[in-house]
Amino acid sequence: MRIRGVNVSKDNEKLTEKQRAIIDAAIELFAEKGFAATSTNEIAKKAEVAEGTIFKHFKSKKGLLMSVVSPMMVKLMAPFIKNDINKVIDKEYDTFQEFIREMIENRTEFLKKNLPLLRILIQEIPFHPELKEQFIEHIGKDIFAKLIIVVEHFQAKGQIIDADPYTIIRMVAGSIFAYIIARHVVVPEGNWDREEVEIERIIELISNGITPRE
Amino acid sequence: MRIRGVNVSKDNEKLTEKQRAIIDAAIELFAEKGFAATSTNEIAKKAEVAEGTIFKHFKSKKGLLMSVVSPMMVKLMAPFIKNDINKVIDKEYDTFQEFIREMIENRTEFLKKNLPLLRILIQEIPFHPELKEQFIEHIGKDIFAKLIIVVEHFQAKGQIIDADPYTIIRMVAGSIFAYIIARHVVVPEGNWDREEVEIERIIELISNGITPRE
Amino acid sequence: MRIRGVNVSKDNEKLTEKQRAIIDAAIELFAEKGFAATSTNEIAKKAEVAEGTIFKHFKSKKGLLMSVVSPMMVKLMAPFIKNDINKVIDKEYDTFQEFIREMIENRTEFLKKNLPLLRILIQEIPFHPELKEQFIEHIGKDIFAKLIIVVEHFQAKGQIIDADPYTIIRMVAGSIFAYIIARHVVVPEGNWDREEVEIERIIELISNGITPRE
Amino acid sequence: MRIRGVNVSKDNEKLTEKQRAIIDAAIELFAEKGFAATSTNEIAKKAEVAEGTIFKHFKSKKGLLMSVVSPMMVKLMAPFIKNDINKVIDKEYDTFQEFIREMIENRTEFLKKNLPLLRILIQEIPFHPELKEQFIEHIGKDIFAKLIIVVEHFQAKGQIIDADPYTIIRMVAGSIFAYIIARHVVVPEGNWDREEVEIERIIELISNGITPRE
DNA sequence: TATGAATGAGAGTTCATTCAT
DNA sequence: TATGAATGAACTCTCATTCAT
Repeated sequence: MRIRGVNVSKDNEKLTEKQRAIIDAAIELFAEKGFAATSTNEIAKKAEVAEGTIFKHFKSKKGLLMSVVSPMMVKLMAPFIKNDINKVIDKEYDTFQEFIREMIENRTEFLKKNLPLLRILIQEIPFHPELKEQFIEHIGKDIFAKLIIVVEHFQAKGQIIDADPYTIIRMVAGSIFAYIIARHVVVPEGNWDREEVEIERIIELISNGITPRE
Repeated sequence: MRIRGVNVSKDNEKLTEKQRAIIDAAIELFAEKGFAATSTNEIAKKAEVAEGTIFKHFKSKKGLLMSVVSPMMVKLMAPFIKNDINKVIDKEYDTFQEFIREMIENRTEFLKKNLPLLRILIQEIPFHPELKEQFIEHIGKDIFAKLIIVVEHFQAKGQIIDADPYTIIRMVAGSIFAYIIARHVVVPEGNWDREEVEIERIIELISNGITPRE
Repeated sequence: MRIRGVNVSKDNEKLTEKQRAIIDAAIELFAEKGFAATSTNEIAKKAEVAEGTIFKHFKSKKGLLMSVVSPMMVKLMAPFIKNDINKVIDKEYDTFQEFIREMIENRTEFLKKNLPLLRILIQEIPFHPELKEQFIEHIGKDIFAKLIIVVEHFQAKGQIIDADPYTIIRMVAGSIFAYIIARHVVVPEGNWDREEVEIERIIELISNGITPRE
Repeated sequence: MRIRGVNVSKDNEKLTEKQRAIIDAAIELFAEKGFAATSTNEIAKKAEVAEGTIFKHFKSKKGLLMSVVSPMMVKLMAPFIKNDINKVIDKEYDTFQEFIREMIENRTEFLKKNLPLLRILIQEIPFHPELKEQFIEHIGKDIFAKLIIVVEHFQAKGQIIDADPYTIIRMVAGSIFAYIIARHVVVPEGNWDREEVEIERIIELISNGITPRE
C-alpha cells in the first residue's frame, strides 16, 4: 500500500468484476439518493447483475453499505500514518503552513476523487452506529493523536499560538472540512472561485488565526 | 414565540392539536432515522393519530417533510433581518468580535433547542432540490447579503483584514457550523468541553484570524 | 359457548369478512400443501384480498398459522370440560363403553368437520415449539387429568382392568387417534368400510382389551 | 447391514462419500425443519459440499427427498418378507403374543435407529403422491397381505378372536404406531416410562383385547 | 467429478396512499 | 374531521437450479 503516491486500493484488487460493478453502482446511487432511498433492485440494474448476486457477495443491503464505506475510511486515514508524521518531525516541513498546505492538497485531491463516497460517509454516519464507531476509531483516535504531535511540534517551535492543540486541530480541520462539505456536498452549484484560490485564502486565514502575534 | 421582535411561529399557531402531534412525531423520527427510513405508520403511532389523518393534513409524506423543515429555515434566518443588521450599523456592536459572539450565542441557543430539526435539514437538503432552493434562497441570498454588509462595515472600521468578505464569512460561519455539526450531529458522544468554553475558544481563534496585524 | 351442541365459535364472530376469508383460505392451503410450502400470495389470491391485508391482520405468516390453529385446540378440548366429566360421575354413562362411544362419536364428528385443521395441527406441531406447548397445555394437562378421573371412576366400578390409567387412556385414545389419522390424514384413499362400522369394531376391540376377565 | 438375513443396504454401498454426506445432512435437516423449510444451501453447508454437487447427484431437491426416503421404506418392510412369515407358520412362534413382541422389539429398535427418517416419512407422505403410492405399495399391499396370513394362522389356532383380520391388524399396528409417533415424533419431551415398560403394557392390553374369552 | 458464481423468480413483509365510513 | 381497513407496488432477501470452469 503506497501512500503519498497513488495505490491505496489493495483490497479493491480482490474484488471480482461483478463485485466491483455492484460497489460502483452502489456508490453512485447511495450518493445520489441516500442509502435508505436506494433499492437493491436499482443497484442490480445499474450494475447489470441479478439482484440475487448482490446478496451472494454482500450479505445484506447494509453489508453492502459497509463494504462501500469502510475502505474509504482506511484510505482517508492513510497519509497520516507514522512515516508521514515523521516527515514533519524530520523537518521536511519548515512551517505549519507548509504542512497544512500539503495536507490540504493531498486530501482534497483524494476527496475530490472520492466525492460520492465522502457524501455517503457523511450522510450515513448519523444513522449507523457501527459506522460512527469505525469513524471515531480511525479518524478520531489515530489521526487526532498524530496531528496533536504535529501541532505540539510547531508550538514548540513558536510557530503556533499556545492554545489547546485539540481546539487548534478542530479549527483547522473544521474550516477545511466545512469548505469541502459546503462546496462539494451541500451546495455544489454555488458560485465558487477556482479551487486553488479558495484554498489559498483559507490557508491564509487559518495561519493568520493560529500564528502568535509578537 | 418572538425572536428579536419577529413572530416566527405564526404558522405554528394555526396548527390543530393533531397536526402539532404529527409534526412533533415526524421531527423526532426523521431526526433519529432519516426521512426515507421513517414510515408514515411509525409517525402515526407516535403521534397517536390514524395513518389517514397524516394524509388529510399533509398531502404526502414529502409534504410533511416540507411542513416540518420550512418553518425552521424561516426561524433560522429571523435574527438576520434588517432590524438586526441595522443594530450593527447603528453601532450597537462596537467590535466584530462582539457581533459574532452575540450571533453565535443567539444562534447556538436556537439550534440547540431545534437540534432535531437542524439534523433533518442538513441530512435531507442534499436529496431534495426544493429544500436546497429554499435554503439557498433564505440562507444563501438573504443572510449572506446582510452579513456582507456587516463585514464591510467592520472592514471600513479597520477591524477586519482586507480579504474578500465572502471568504471571511465562509470562514467564520464555516468554523461555527463545523463545530455545531461535529458536536451535535456527527459525534454527539465525543468528549467535548463545556459549550461556552468551546465557543470562547472558537471566537478567539476566529478573531485572531481575521484581525489585521499592525 | 355451547358444548355438546354446536356453537363453539365465539371468537369467530369477532372476525371481519376479510379475516374470515383469509383464515379459510389458509386452512385449505396449509392442509393441502403444508405451511412452509404455501405462499402468502396464494392465500391472498384464494381469499380474494390483497397480500398486504394478510399482514395487516395477522402480523406474519406464522401469526396466521397460530390464528388458524389455536382456536382449533380450544374447540377440540371443549367437551371435556367439567360439566361433561360430571355427567360421567353423575352416572349419565353406565359403562365405560358407553362413554367412549359417546366421546368417539362426538369427537370424530367434530374432527371430520375440521379435518383440514386437524391435518395442519398434526403436520405442524413438530416444527413449532409454541404449538407443541399449547397442545400439551390444552390436551396434555387438562384433558388427561379429566380422563384419568373417568378411568378411575370406572375402575372403581370394576368395569376396567386395574392397569395404569395413563396407559389405558393412551391405548384407547391412541387407537382412535391412529384410526382417524390413518383414515383421514395419511391414506384417505384407502378402501375403508363405512365409518360407523369401523368405529363399532374399534370400540369392541378396545372394550375387550380393557374389560377385566372373570 | 443385514436384517433377518436380507441385505437392505445394498444401495447404500454404491454411494460415494459426498453422496453419503449429502443424504445424511438432508436426513437431519428434513427431520428437524421439514422438507419444504429446508434449503439446499443449508444441506450443502452441513454436508460440506458445493451446492452444485447436490444437483449433480440428485436431479432436484425432490429427487434428494426420494433418495432419502425410498430406501427407508424398503428397510422398514424387510423383516416381513416371506422367510419371516414362514417362521410363523413353521411354528417358530407359539403364540401371537410372542410374535408381536418379537415384531415390536425388532421394529422399534429399527425405528429408533432411524427416527429422523421416520419423521420425514410421516411428515412428507401427505404432500407427495409418489411417496404415498410407494408407501401403500410396500407397506399396504405387501405387509398387510403377509400379516393377514399370520393373523388367520393364529385365528385358526383359536388364539385370536374371530374378528376381521384387517381390523385386528389395524388395531394392533395402530396402537404400536400411535405409541411410536406419540413418543418419538409428536411429544418426545413428554414424561414417558422406560420404553420396555411401556411396550410391555401395550402388548398386554393388545393381547387382552384380541384374545377370545372362554 | 466437483465447484461456487450467477441467476431470476418468488418469498415474506412494508410501504405510502386511498376511501368508505 | 378523523378513522383504519384495504390496497398493490415495491421492498429486501432467499430459493432451487444452471453452467462455465
